[in-house]
Amino acid sequence: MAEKDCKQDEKRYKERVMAIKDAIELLGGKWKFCILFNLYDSGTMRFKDLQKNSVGITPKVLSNELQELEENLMITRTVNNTKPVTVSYKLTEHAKEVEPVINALINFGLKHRDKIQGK
Amino acid sequence: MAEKDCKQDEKRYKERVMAIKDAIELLGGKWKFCILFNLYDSGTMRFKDLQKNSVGITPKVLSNELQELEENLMITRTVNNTKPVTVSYKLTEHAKEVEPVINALINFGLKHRDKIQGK
DNA sequence: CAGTATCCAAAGGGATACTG
DNA sequence: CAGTATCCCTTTGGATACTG
Repeated sequence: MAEKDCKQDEKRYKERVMAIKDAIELLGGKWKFCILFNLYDSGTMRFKDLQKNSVGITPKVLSNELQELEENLMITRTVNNTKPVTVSYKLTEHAKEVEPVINALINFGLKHRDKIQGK
Repeated sequence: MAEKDCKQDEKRYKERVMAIKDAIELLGGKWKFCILFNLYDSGTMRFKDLQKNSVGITPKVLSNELQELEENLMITRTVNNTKPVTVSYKLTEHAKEVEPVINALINFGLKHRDKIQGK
């Protein structure tokens, strides 16, 4: 019985390690959290605005990231019937699950900066 | 006045984008969250155990990650007076601030897996 | 505006073998 | 046990220029 408990614990443990790995595979890299934060904060954004707000990203890289996010069903891409053409990006419902991660990340980042500067 | 508000908003906004970037610079890559989760969960761990629990990491890579985490004051490394020598790693107080991030990440990872499998 | 094309450097990360 | 040493490949991401 104790052994069974142990194995169940181990199973739960591995599940969580795998969950982390899954999440990182989806959200990893230098820019994805930043992009998702922008969308989370503003609702809908266009390519240019995302580029401006992400501070430093080039169009090629932004384009890549957006495609990956779209493939993973984290954002939707809508072409607007304007002239010239504009494109809107927004989060899917599913992507809203990352909000807690982003908030936690911001929190950590702010505290960490204080820590470093406080020295 | 409205303009001032706007600029303050923008300042707060950029601060948060920077916080995300800082956090990612520290915690980015394929393995760091996984390692920190292990330590967060177990308190103290040795090199070998970290390697085993991180499923797939090679000693070279683990060694790198641990050094980076130590430099950034996220973990401490202690050489134990045993024979043969063992080494213990544990989180610093400061690193405990990442707990919410890790939990949020796990949560997202689990939900995402459900979503994908549910199709 | 919203990208794509091309080129390229650097970093990340893995395999394998070895050491104190 | 706790790493280091080598080698090497792939991915990431940046610069720059161009297009519908």
